[in-house]
Amino acid sequence: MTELEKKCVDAGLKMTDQRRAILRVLEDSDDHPTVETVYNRAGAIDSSVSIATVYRTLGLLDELGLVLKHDFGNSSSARFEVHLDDDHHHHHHLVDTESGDVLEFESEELEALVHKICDEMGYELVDHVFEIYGHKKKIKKSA
Amino acid sequence: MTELEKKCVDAGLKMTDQRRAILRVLEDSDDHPTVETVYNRAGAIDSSVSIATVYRTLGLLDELGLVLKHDFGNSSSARFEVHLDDDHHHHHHLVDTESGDVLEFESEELEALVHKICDEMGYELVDHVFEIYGHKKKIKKSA
DNA sequence: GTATGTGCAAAGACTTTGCTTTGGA
DNA sequence: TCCAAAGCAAAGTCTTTGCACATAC
Repeated sequence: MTELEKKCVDAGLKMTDQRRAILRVLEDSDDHPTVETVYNRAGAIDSSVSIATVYRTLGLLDELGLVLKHDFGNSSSARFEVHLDDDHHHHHHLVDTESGDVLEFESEELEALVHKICDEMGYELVDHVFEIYGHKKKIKKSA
Repeated sequence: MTELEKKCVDAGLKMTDQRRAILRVLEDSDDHPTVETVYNRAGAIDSSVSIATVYRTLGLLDELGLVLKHDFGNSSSARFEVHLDDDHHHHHHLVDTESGDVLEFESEELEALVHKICDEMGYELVDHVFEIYGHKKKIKKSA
């Protein structure tokens, strides 16, 4: 049983074939798939998985904090990634505006700055979102 | 003629009563209104404004870079703010998770950090999104 | 006068939900 | 056994669009 499966069972969820397929897809994906993509990949494992179950399962996982849900600009549909350790929470995303790829990065400096800004404004930090949009540097030919 | 109106005319847009009402609402709002809110406020000025025109006008303004469109978490609908100067581009938002209010802030440090991170990853910066979610600090009674 | 803009209602995209059947523990 | 979970299709929410009429320039 994978770690994600175990956490689901611990949370009281019944382990169905459909859920197992969806969890496996999530664990095997490092590309922040959309619901549609999870649905397609899970369908390849177990063709009985319906899109409604994918939505419902991702919703549950989100509530349990076992996945992170993102709404990157230029895309109307939500994207997901597994979120097992709280340590891993503090990463952010660079979206390649040309390929659509999503890269992850971390920055201690950034985390410190977020806390500082929030504190200075008199607020307690609940969460923060940080997304960079860019494209790969082109090599410039020298003149 | 307001600055926003002028920029629209300069861009070749015809100035209709409906657009004037919508532009005025945007100029008078500092609370990042949703489409629905802009529609309601514009309707109070000119009851002939339809929601379709609000969507179309905000879409045009967005393309022209005259408004900024945001998708804050926990809210399914987009929110807008006027964006006249590029200087004003580099502000970010703190969303009060209790009241829903949106506060703006700027940080030179943050902008520098964004550039540094992007550069180190080998990317050219196109845009970035930074949102803080938090709630007002509560005064703690001393023990 | 003519192309652009508008309202209305229908259609789209994504997501949620009611109901009946299936199946895990 | 019994309640959670699944499939299916309908409904919901936000947004876009086709079409006929209106209007700015």
